[in-house]
Amino acid sequence: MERAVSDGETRREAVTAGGAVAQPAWIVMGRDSSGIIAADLDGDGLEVARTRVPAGELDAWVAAREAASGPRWVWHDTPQWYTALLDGGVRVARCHDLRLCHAILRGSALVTPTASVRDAVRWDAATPIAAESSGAPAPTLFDLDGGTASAGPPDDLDEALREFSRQRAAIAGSEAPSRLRLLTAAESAGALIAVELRCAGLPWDAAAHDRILTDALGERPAGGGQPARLAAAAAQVRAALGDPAASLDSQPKLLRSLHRVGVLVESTSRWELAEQRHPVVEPLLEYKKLSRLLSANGWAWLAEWVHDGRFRPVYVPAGVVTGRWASSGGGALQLPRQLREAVRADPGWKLVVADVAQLEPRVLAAMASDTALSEAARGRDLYAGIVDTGAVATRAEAKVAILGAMYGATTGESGRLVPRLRRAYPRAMGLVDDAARIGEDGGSVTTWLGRTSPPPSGVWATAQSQATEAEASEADQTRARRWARDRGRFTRNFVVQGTAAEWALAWLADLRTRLADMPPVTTADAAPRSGRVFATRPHLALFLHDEVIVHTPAAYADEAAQAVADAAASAARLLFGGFPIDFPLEVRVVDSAAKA
DNA sequence: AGCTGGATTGGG
DNA sequence: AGAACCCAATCCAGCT
Repeated sequence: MERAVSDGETRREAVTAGGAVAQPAWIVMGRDSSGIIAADLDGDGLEVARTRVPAGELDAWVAAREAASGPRWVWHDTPQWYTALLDGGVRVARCHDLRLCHAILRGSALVTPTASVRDAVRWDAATPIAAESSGAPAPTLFDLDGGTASAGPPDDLDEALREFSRQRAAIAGSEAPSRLRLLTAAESAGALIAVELRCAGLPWDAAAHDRILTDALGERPAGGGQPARLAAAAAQVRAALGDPAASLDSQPKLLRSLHRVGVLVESTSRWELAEQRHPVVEPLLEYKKLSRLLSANGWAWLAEWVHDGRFRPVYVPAGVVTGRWASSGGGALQLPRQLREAVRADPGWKLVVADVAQLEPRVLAAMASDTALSEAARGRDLYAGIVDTGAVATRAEAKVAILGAMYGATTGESGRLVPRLRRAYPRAMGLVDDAARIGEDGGSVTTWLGRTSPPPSGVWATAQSQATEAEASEADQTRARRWARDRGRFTRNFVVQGTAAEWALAWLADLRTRLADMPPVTTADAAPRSGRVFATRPHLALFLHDEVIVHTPAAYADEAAQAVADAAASAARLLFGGFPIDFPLEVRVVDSAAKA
């Protein structure tokens, strides 16, 4: 299956024979002009063998190397390698995603300013991805026409080896190698999980979805056009407006229609309309609700995004500056609660639905080593804990005060309550206040594991420096102050949201390993629509910032639920060591993800 | 025709 | 209810 393309024959033989020489710590994947090549690296990062992978045999070759030694696979872009492998039935345990890790290391304040990783410009390109909704594997994977080859990061083997070497040097020479090692490993695990989530899909009952739509909107009209209940709401609105031809889907036109009948709102938003007393309000709010459901998650969405009983969105790890995931297509991260009823386990399978209560303030307590706040958070509702210490009077006040502290509220009830938190939890509040001050001054802040906020834009910096000049106008200074405060709120939130995203990645990665280690069920109990790799074992089906859904054979449901909780405890230890902070989960084992 | 930005509503 | 942070998707208006 293997043949050498360069020197090092003898060492290659030793490696492939699995003999006395240590198994490779890493296998770097890449291509040259004639196909796929793999380079084995030892624990010091030295290349010990180079192997050409015969065309068409990648799946079998990777499966064999994975089984033999469990290396960490190094490649330029996980979706471009792993999508096809999973489709071929091959799962890998660990990888190093050069593109994602480059982005972290290049920006991290923990990395030496002169580190060569910062100058590797070809790795700064945005991801070329966004696979189509059809579920087809990325078509650009190994075709050689090279039409858009310059768009993404390079998958040339020598480029990959050089970049990996730069990244290892950047980590080793950084202020906190262990944190960056943890972060790059977690980020790479996330890259694997994002591809796996799409491959397995979220079990989706199209008939249940159709019932939700029909109940809310009315029967779907056969020849297009509006469903009955939506049309009825529209008719009521037009009657109340006294205009049978009124346009309801154009904000400017609707606004003019409203003004004509004396509803003097400044916008057509739900909040403002709700304050008005006019017969048009109720049917209009109903119309907007139904119209939204139809256009965002109606039958067209169902036809486009749900196939063969699975919703398969495209997840984009680190798609958000803070490190949170984004999604591209399908709106995976904004499924309305109304539709959760359509998330249904396959027959003989269960869903484990779990979310972390108040993840961000818990992370803040641990980051700041604020034992008063972590004590209030211990094993229960954090907001109730804050009330018990007497800092504020009610749970509602505690919630609005904590959110205000993390988001930078200065006005309203929240702004009034934040000073009381400062007295009760000076360390935690000091951490976010410091982050805000640094941001206002144009500086950058860094998460617990080392992801650094982007520097301010040139426009921002110019506005700040101009505002200090003698001839600066009042307006210049006002604008500069506002922009400074805006950026302060951003950096204030960045450290907390970004570290929470790191905790969630660690949780997810640990959970993924626990699930993979559970024994498979027989094919008789399989869920084949989850794909070859996941048909016979518990697998992740959804990840949403602080929530996961696991799809599991019913026989393993309790074990899977336990794994979710154990993984949370493990993530807490991994990030925060012995610091006493709890991350209590709400875990439900259910057939449908609808809120109980 | 295709892009951008605003408005709105869904998610955390 | 809002405010305050991070978003995506949709539709429309206004532009090139």
